[in-house]
Amino acid sequence: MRNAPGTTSRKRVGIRDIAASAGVSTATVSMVLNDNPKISDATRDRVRAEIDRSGYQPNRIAQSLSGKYTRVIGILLPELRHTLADPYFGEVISGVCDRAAQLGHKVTLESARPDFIRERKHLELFERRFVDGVLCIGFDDRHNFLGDFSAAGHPMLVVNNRFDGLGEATGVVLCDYAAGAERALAYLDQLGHRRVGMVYGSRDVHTSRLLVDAFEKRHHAFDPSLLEEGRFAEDPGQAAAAALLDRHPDLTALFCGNDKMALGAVRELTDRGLRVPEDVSVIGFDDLPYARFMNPALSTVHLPFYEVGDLACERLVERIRGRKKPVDETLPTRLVIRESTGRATPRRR
Amino acid sequence: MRNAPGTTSRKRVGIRDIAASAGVSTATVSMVLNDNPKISDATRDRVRAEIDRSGYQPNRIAQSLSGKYTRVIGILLPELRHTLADPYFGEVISGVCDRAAQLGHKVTLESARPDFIRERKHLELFERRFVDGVLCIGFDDRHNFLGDFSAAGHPMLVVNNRFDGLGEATGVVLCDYAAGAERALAYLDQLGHRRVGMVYGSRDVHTSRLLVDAFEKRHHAFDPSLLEEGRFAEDPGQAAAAALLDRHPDLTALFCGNDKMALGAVRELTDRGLRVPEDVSVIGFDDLPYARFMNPALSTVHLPFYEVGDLACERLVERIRGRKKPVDETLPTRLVIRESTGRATPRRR
DNA sequence: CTGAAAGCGCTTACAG
DNA sequence: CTGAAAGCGCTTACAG
Repeated sequence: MRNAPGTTSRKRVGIRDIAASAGVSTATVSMVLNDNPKISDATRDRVRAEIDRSGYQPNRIAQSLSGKYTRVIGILLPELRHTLADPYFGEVISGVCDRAAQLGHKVTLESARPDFIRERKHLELFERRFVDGVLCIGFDDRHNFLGDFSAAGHPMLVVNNRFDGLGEATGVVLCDYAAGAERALAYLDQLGHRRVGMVYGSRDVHTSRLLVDAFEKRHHAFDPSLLEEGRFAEDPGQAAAAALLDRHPDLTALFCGNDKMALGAVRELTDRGLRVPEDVSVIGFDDLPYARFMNPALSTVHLPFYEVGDLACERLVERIRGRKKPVDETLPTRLVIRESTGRATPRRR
Repeated sequence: MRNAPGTTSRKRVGIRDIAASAGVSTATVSMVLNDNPKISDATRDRVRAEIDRSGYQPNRIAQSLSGKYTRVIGILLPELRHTLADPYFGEVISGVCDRAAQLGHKVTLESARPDFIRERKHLELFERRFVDGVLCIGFDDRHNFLGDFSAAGHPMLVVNNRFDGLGEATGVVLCDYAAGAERALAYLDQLGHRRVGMVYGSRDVHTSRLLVDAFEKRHHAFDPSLLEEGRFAEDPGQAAAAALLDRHPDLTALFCGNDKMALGAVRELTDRGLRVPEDVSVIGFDDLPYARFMNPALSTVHLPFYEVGDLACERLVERIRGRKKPVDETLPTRLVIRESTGRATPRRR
């Protein structure tokens, strides 16, 4: 069989081809594609058969230009390099991607560096129609561009954090940091630890402050010298542990705001010839995949990062599709006891 | 000032608005936007001024529908969950994303699960115009769908691996695994280690076989019982180390195909009451961000993952734009000596 | 329930 | 060097 004059045989099959061979209009094919209930069963089946036979795939660029959605959601992170290499973000993003795929959405990664924001590229994401909505992960209170999204009416959700005054279009999905911290602290208490120091991440991050709050609440006459900032990373975490140990040689336990800082703390203790947990107990927060392979295996609080990403993605897509109800969900955490914590043995040096 | 009849004031500014207020045609505005050299300086400046004044942003969906490119590249990974949580992939992807942003491209993440491939979704990526090209990371020889891309003429690059018979449209960018392995083995030899065991990742991965080849080449009368598969992960790595130690109690060093398996090996040694490196030296491969915080800090071979991702992205975009020359580039590695390796001390148990 | 027509917002030959 | 026109491949009112 030859092609009709004017048609070349090597051209991709389009909606017009399907319409022609099914004997309907392109509008009808489009409606079949979009499961429009107005189409009769007979027509639908006939068109579907033709689509299957020809292997037709709608051009999603054309669909987006005519339609309302791009069907892509953006993940905004602060600087990718040492962010993506962090298992924490990896877990969240996996959850987002898997859910997005199920919902028929693509995911695009974006790093919000200072120049990115200065050039308003975060809003360009919407204005040039790159995305239908964004998920923001890993920012702190100084990232004040976050308010720009809801101000412009663009769907945005904050993952694993919370910010003030972000407006209606914004929502949050996060782990229950407060309960996790209380649980970890209660556990140390139960092991007999009365002299506990804390290495916290940052005062500019809401979830990090939640841990500090839980720590302070444990002590009636609170002593601020029991706290030291560890900036979420191994090296500053080690330095923080060192400062704490210098100030308080009688500490029997260290509560760390994340596993990385706990890793730094363990290293500092080891360097000082102190044994973990015989001399000092260390507990982390996050439960990174390799926490159980640390030496000693790290006791920590498990945070359901994958699930947080999954849920955040689901809620964002709902919002994109018109959901008005505010999103504010918290997922439970779990204490994981391994080798780095043990009964307190009072020391004095 | 009022709007012309028929225009609503709240409509986004489009190319027609710019054309009208600059007194030119939309074709001219489009050419200015695309830096077409045929436009005179005077016209260009006038149109640019109008664009700046109005804050006009071209709709990239419309640009893609009319134009040839989507300006998005896809990263294909085997199952996201424990892949993205792996710092190795995180580094590569950061490199890809940063370079893509510089080249004006967006990046989308895709996990090639069995059903994804079965439904031909990997080709749909191109056919429905989601991407202009893809980067494939983390696959092995059994993933035979990789040939589909070049068969269909779609730009694809393999990152940090190599496959046979993938055709012209395909290329590779990877680290120099062979040289890295030789360097590590020479170093162990230099420390006096004559009884060395190897925990390798998989026989289905080219780069992993490169390490095995280097290991076998070191021994004249090669003994296959000195090798054990560790599947790139901590637990099987630990099991592999255990098997090796059971068979050869006189081993003084373990060469591991990646840092995760080295972590498992260290754990096995510790569990057996053997000291690292006093009794047995352990060397890894990858240099993950936390390798230096392990206890003991891991000696390993540094692989430039970020740079590999960066270069792969650059080469892929060149290919998309028409580059014909085959891509096959290798990046140098570097031996990193830390605490887990030391001089050999012969044992017998 | 279905079709003819307009339109989404750009780019690309083609004239001039 | 620039403009008028067609076209990219869909979806969406609007009629009937």
